[in-house]
Amino acid sequence: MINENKKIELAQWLLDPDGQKALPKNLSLLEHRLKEEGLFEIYQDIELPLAPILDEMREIGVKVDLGYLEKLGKELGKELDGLVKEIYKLAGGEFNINSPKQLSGVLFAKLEIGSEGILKRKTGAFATDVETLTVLKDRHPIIKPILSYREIFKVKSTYVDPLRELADKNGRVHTTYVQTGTATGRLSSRDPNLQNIPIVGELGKKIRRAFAAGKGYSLAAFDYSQIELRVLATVSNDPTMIQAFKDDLDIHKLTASKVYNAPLEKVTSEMRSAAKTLNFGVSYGMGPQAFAKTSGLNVADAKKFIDEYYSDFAAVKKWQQDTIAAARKNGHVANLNGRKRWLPNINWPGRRYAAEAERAAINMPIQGLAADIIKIAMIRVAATLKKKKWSGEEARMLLTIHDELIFEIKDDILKEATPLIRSEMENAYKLAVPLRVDSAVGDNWAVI
DNA sequence: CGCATACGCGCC
DNA sequence: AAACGGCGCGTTTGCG
Repeated sequence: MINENKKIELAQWLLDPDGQKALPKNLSLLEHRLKEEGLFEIYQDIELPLAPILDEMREIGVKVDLGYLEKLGKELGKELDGLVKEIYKLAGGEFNINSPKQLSGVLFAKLEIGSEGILKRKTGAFATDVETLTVLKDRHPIIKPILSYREIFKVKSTYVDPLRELADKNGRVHTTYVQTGTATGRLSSRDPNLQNIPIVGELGKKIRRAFAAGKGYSLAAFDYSQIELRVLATVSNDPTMIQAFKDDLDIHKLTASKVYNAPLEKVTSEMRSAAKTLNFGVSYGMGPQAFAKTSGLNVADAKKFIDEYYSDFAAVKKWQQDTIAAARKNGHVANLNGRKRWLPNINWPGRRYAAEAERAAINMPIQGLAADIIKIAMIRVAATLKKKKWSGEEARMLLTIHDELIFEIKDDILKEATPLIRSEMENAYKLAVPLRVDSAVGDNWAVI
């Protein structure tokens, strides 16, 4: 079921998720070290039981509609052909649009589009990323077709073509979940990565539409609502945030009301949106610069809002400061389960690497506990499916995407299975606030 | 030719 | 120059 080498790999990863240290290769030595570090429980109760579940998910795979993908690929190919012709015409010649270096040359040297204020890359070429190109949109007619080309080429080359390539003869795709690939405790997914399938816009929908339930089955998605903020509320013990989740309030709206000093009923959608970015960014250690960029505020105002946020949620501020202080002292941080991340740069003499390590220090306990929670949920759900004798046939766990689980469930048990899965997820871990799971059912991934 | 790097970008 | 945490991957480019 799980061999010794796999156990060794898991133990070494738990002891050193960033791969910085020389570690024993002997399992009993490693297990002894796990006990010394307080890591044996997550090894025994989370990582070991999870491994065979991930293997089974790979074996089952997720069905993709190959006929549909072929048609979509052809459509996108035609659109690309048209865009390439248009771009060459506007550029006055052919070049490799996929080469940022060549593109930079065409835009800023050949076409002489003004480059004042445009960032330079370390190679000396001007940046050509979406953000830069968007600024240039009104300066030259070539920009819009380039942006369209970029978007479509990305989707075709990263998703449509590889999914067709990697599907088996039954049209199922078998991603590998990597259990030892991250520094925080999250899983990653590769060959193909099914944790970064597009979701935004029409094109996102078109890709997700390709992931379909088998005949007689439906896809069911279950996602944790704001799991990271609930973890933050718990670890920081912030009374305002805890009460908000206990009362099932709209947390972004509440934050907006606090930082704008406005009553709840006066919160506009713009205010809520800025507050959402703030809530989101705080667990990453976002500064005024980054907040200004993503919110459209100027840096001074952005700083005011961040300061206001921290005075409204003072316990969050304190927890972050305490966590950084502890990291400096110990050289590592740990989440509530004892999962650790070592931060060798936390005491770096300059700010360059120290600041980076500080942000990692305040994020890992959040991201890493959320990761533990969904792993525990997967173990519980797998046990429930087994007990109901549904595993492998009636109900299959297919995908895990950080705060979301996706299943393929036979239609005749859907009504019974859905509340069971939700309940296992919501009761997987006891936080200071309830865990909430939203769910949706459909024929394909675009509609759930 | 394979491999590493730079750049860019998809997701949570 | 960058300035926000965690990933995987496609293409280009330069190097051995």
